[in-house]
Amino acid sequence: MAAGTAPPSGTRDFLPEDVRRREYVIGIIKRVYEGYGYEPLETPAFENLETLLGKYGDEGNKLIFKILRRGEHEATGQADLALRYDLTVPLARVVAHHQAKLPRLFKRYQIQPVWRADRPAKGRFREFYQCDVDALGSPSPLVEAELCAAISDAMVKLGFSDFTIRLNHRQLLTAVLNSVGIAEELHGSALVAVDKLDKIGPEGVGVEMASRGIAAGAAASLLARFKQTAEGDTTPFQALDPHGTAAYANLASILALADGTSARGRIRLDASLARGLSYYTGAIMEVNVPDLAGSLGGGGRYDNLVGMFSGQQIPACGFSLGLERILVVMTDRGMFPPSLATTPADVMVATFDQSGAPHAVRLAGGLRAAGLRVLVYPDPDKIGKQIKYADGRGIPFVAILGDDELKAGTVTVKDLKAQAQQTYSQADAGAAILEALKRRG
RNA sequence: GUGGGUGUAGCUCAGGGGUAGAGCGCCUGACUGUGGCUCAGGAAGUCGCGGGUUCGAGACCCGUCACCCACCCCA
Repeated sequence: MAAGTAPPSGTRDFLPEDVRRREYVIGIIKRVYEGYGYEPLETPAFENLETLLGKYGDEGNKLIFKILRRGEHEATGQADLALRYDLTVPLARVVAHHQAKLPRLFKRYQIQPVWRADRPAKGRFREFYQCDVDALGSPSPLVEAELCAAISDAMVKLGFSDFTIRLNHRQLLTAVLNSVGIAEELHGSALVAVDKLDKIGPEGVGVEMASRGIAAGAAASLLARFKQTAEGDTTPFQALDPHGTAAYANLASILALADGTSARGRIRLDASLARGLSYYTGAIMEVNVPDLAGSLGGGGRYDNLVGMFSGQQIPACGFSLGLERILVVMTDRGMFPPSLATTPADVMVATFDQSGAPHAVRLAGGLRAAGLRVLVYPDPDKIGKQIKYADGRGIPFVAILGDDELKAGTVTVKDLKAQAQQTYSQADAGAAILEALKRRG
């Protein structure tokens, strides 16, 4: 066994069947996004390191794939470039840079790979695709509502019926933490613990908070508030500081607007949702399905990010679906349509010896012109072996060009499934095969 | 980063100190212009890598690497 043929850990080769599945999912998502007026954008695989540093939080900084300086500076081991870590920060850079060329309200989608120096696990890779949608230039809660609607549409079109979109707000979270007396510098720690509420339960979160130095009293009253909200009681959100009150009102607007969209009934206010990225400033969202521990995607509002590049604040909000997370669940559940298990060609042209090759190539051209996908078998193998190859690939028809056919200007078309064959003039074969394919459906 | 599991033929895996195995796939033939079924034959492995124990190591011991699972964190 030759060593080292596997791709690097956390990356994958996509074989034809994989690519078809990926393109199927991407196609659905893209059409949904375009239905909301989002426009396509692509950005480079790598960015200047400074562009990315300091945008994702401490954890994120560590996971950035850095590219060493080249040339005479190589020996220093220093990095000046980095593979992009997400699609949001590059978007903010693009908007800051091309501001004059872009519309005041810029709605864009972007489906490209990103890289993280993470440890691979199920549904987690070091190279993976994100399917982002973002709207820049508007602070309106309508933006959040439509993002949730677009995500819901995409999920439904992919065949999901059991997803939920969790919704929370960074400033609401801050206000709640303040209200129970957790010091500002412990907010980050508290959020990490709170984020695990649905995973490890209130007792687990209590233990975790204690280990992070949060007073037992504050932890208890925080948990009590989350318990109330989980039961649908919104009183914990009433007596908050002005920021908290505004944040709660903002979420209420989003929910009200989303109620008139396909996201109706899918959104759940969840005060324990935290999310890792540090650039979020307002509403935060996450899509989940019950049978996957992590999320299928997430997003939120980041009104300060563009300003970090241009100095001019532009309100922005977006959502990102993780392509491989979706693929993992869809594969586990067998959600792909059977039509994806397709064949590379409708017909294969077989010949008996090298002298038949020019005729085979010419016949194939004619068949393609008739609208068929045609594979020409290139080697003068025994006819049985050629047919076996076609059958193994699921190619339904074999066009046989032997001495007899060449002499008569005909071609014998074998229908592998029907185990029948018929001879046509070379001019009529294409139409006959098309007809047979159509009959079959 | 922590804990556990697994590395043997292209693939899935058996073998737990004494000649390297099976199924599937692949190749050849029976069938010299016709696939699936059947039969006969064939190719294919430094048993992840390095060391150790032993007369003898896929097997036992130590180390190491890779992959998988669960944590951590995330899409």
